[in-house]
Amino acid sequence: MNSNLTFKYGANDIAAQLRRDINSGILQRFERLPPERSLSLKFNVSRGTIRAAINKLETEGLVTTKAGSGTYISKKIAGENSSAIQNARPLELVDARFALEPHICRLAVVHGRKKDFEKLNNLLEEMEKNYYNPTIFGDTDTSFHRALAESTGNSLLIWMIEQITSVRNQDEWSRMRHLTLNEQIIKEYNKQHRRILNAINAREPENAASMMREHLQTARLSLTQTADI
Amino acid sequence: MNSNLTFKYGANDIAAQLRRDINSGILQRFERLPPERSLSLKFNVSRGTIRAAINKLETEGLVTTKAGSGTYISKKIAGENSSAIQNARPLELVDARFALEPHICRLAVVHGRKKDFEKLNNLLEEMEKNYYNPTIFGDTDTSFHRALAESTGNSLLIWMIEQITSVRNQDEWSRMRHLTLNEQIIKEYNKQHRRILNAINAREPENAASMMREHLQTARLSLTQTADI
DNA sequence: AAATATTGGTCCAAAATTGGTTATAAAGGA
DNA sequence: TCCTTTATAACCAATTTTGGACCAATATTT
Repeated sequence: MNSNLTFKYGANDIAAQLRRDINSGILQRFERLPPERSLSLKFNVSRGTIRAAINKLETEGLVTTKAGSGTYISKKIAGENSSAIQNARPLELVDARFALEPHICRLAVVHGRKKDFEKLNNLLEEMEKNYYNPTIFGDTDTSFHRALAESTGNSLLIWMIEQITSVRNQDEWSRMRHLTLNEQIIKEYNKQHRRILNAINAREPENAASMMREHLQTARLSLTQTADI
Repeated sequence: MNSNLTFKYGANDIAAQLRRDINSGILQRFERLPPERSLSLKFNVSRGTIRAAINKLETEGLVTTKAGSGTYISKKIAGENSSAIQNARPLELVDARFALEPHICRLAVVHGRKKDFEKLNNLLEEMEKNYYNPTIFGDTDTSFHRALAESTGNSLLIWMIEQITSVRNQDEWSRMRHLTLNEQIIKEYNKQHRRILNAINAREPENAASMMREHLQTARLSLTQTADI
């Protein structure tokens, strides 16, 4: 028949896909699932298969169907989403920052506005004043990296950095931060922050990214040296 | 009759859409909603359907209507509904991928296992077989980038890529994907995918990252050339 | 102040959409 | 071969949408 298509979704595959979309909140925005006939086109599968998949979800209590009206999402499985964030290991987190922040620096150079740079500078001065106070420094450091993300104007990146910093505010992280943050480390961080901001102000994207990598490298080192992670 | 790709919006769908726009602040600038007759044009739906949607919002207390004047936003529900993910613009998304995926390639070289690479290779072959089918290619492409993230073993990065790829599956994105994906583009993508995987197999992290950047550059270009974003 | 335009409110039967069901055939695996 | 799953098509019943016309309240223009 349609031997062109090498891939054929089964009812179970589609149920899994829909379940994932519901849990991740994609389909939640529309309270209603697309009609069965549309889904069968979208997945290139017969309507019967779609119905089988939806029946599975209905049995699980994930959706309810109403004849003549549609299939509605009744709930989403909680937890699923944030668990990855909550359970992140320190080194995973640093790796994620290694991915995000150097590029954020590049984008900051391109998209950042004067007001953003002034804010960054203020935060940096705040940190430099509080080199002896790990708590204040830590909070301001969080704000600094957040402000850096904000200067890109990219809501997605801002959101990701928010997720990461939200983890950093958790209890076990606060403890670890106090272990790693001594005056010497803080002063080193401040130097690096300053270099980053200078590079951004000088409109040197690659240089800024490089400085950020160096900064993260230091952070990673002080992590691995402090505790077994 | 109806388009293959989309389905006709119902009152529930439109209510959800308006609710989202109100909560996210898009419509907040105008304290008043557009006239029912305008909305019916915009959503390509009869005025009665629009009225049904607005009635829902009125019952929820989100808006109040005043005959002869208009429909006014009375309050907005904070937070929750307005995820950055939901409202991400295509170019923001590409920028986020520019941040994440090159570094994911580096980490894949370091942490990836044989099984991961085999999976990547299978997915790639699947894509190469389906260069003429945008739907299957698109789905498999999503799986490929997801598998790439999984090969790093970093749960945080996996989660972030999942968030991003889940956005790509939304309706409006499906439309755009069909606009950008023609045979020529797909073949180009496949070449780039192959180069990426080769570099990873050869254990060349910087090369892999570089190939990924090139890939994303192409994707960004085909986006900006296709539509006004 | 008056005339005009715009907006929400109402009504209703025909038409379209949607989930539910059944029957038949084809494909693939044990 | 037998069994399960899927594909296709047609029809049913529940529900929603449509399109039009007209009214009343408000806003805008003259």
